[in-house]
Amino acid sequence: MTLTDLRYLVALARERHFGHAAERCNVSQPTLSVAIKKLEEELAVTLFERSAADVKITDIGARIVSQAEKVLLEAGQIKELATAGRDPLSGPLKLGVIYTIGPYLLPHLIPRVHAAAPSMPLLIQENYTARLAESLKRGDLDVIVIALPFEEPGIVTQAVYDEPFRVLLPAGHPWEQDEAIPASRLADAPLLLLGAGNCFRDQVLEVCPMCRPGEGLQRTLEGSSLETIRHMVATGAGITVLPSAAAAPMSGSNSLLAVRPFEAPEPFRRIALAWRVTYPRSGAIDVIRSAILASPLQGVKPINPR
Amino acid sequence: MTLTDLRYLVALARERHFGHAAERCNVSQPTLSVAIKKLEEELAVTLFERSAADVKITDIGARIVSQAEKVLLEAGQIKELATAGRDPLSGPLKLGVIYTIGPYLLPHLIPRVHAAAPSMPLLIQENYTARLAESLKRGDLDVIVIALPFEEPGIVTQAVYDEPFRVLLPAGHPWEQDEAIPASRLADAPLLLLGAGNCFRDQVLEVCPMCRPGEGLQRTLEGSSLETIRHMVATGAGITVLPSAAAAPMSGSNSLLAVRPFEAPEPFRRIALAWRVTYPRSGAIDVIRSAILASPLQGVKPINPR
DNA sequence: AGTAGCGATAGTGAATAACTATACAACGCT
DNA sequence: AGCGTTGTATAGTTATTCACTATCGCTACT
Repeated sequence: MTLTDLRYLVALARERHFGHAAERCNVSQPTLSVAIKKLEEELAVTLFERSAADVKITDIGARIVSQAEKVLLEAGQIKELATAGRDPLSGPLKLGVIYTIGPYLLPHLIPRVHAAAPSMPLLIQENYTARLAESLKRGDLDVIVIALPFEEPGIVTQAVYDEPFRVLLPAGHPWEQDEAIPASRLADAPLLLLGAGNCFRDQVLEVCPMCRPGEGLQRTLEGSSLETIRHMVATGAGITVLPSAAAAPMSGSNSLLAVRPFEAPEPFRRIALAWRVTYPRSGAIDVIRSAILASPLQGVKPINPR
Repeated sequence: MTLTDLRYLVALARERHFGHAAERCNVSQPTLSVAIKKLEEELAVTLFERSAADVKITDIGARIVSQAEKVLLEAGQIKELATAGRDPLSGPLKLGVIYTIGPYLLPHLIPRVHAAAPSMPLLIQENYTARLAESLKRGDLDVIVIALPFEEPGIVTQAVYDEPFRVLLPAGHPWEQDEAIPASRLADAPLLLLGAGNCFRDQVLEVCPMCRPGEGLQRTLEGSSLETIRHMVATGAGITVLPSAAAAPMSGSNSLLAVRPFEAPEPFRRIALAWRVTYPRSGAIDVIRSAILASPLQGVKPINPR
């Protein structure tokens, strides 16, 4: 049993297809096939049920795979430790960011991280909070940028900044006359919302408990992005609530849209970094944090580390 | 980096002596020496400070060693899991049973399986043959108890017993005078039948090709059970045909009902186990088969395996 | 200076892990 | 029903890796 064997095992469990798993491991299909067979013989258990239709993992196989993942994760930590021992700012950093932050943060973040730590390339993934948390725990990601609250065993978080919410209106909307909008007024508005899975959607619904998507004029845009919603607001399809960094136009000014703050107390979300407690490259995390705070994100309020 | 390398690393950290560490690993000193050097090159860190006097572990080396110990510990768990899982009679077995067998078989089967394989809990589902077949192929079930014929690609069957059909009459019915009932006599009887989807319904209709449900006095009871039909017969709503195990009263004798066999050749159904050809826990299947045959099912005739 | 102890290096042989080619099994399609 | 497609297993070959023996070089102690 070698670490390579375990990598093959995990790949096959994920892909449920010898050919695809082999490709993912950059080896030929027979290589992986033989390795799995060897493992099964060594352990004297059947790990997979092979049939023409598909590859099914056995009950005991599943338990062994999850243990193998643990081994590989711990083994990966050895490399991390070595890298950290050398220089925490050398070697790639796998960064995850939620969808509602990525497009506004990353264009600023990437050059700043590169300037501060030129030998630390960023491998970036955008996804939902739940998916990022999964990848973080599996070791597929090193650090993630998410919105609080976020509680996971074995994961530590550090708040970075607070980001107020804004109301986005089409130009000429009657509310444009007002300096600030009370949250309660959203109840009857034709509110455009992101699909389920986006944490920001839930946060908006918390601001406005009367807003029930799909019951009034509110509409849910499954699989959509804040940018799409911006465009829909511009065409008069409704109004929306955005985090302040997303409310500022991406490039140039957009005379079709108007942004208004909420009346105090302004609703906001708290954005944080999260990583495994065991993650050794704390210096790398500090660089990310500094780079985020140095990024010009409209309206956000930095939080000092404890 | 292999698990062997890590074993060498840990041994050296414990012994602080290449020769002794090598001996403990049952390899030569050069082998271990080269392996450590290779590891250091791969990780690009100095793990040990070698001096003539002794071998000192570096700061980063100590952290890596403790991580390596964790990896080896987790890897050892894989073997433990394999040993624990080698027994086909350990771990839950997902068993499916058709509706017209479950209530009569399971009360006998469950304690017998538990006695024969105490660490193999049964997860039981009752359903129609078609649904069971689906689940079996998907892997949601491991073994199913069904009536033959049953042909599915990738599925093997093994006949367990034959079960004759019986006629169930209300007490005092004129046929009660007869020793046995000819099948042809059912054509004009007010026959109560299970709903479509139940294989037993189709088998009864095969016995009596003249019986067309819903056309004569025959009545189909959608979504019903054999027990419901028993009660209806008892109240004089009609007569029915039951598999012999279901014809025997569930508990106590029921003086409102009479059971009569068919005239030879007695119609019967053949009950079988079915599982995926690839299913590895054949020992578990043997236990199920034995437990079924050890169950006191009225009137059934065991079939020896080929 | 000589010698004992210890780790590193060189060179060789065996084990193994990778590849390509191909066999074999099961389905689906015409 | 036959044939092509898809997917895994096997055979045979090659390259790499791992472990061995022999030996060198360094340091410290006598």
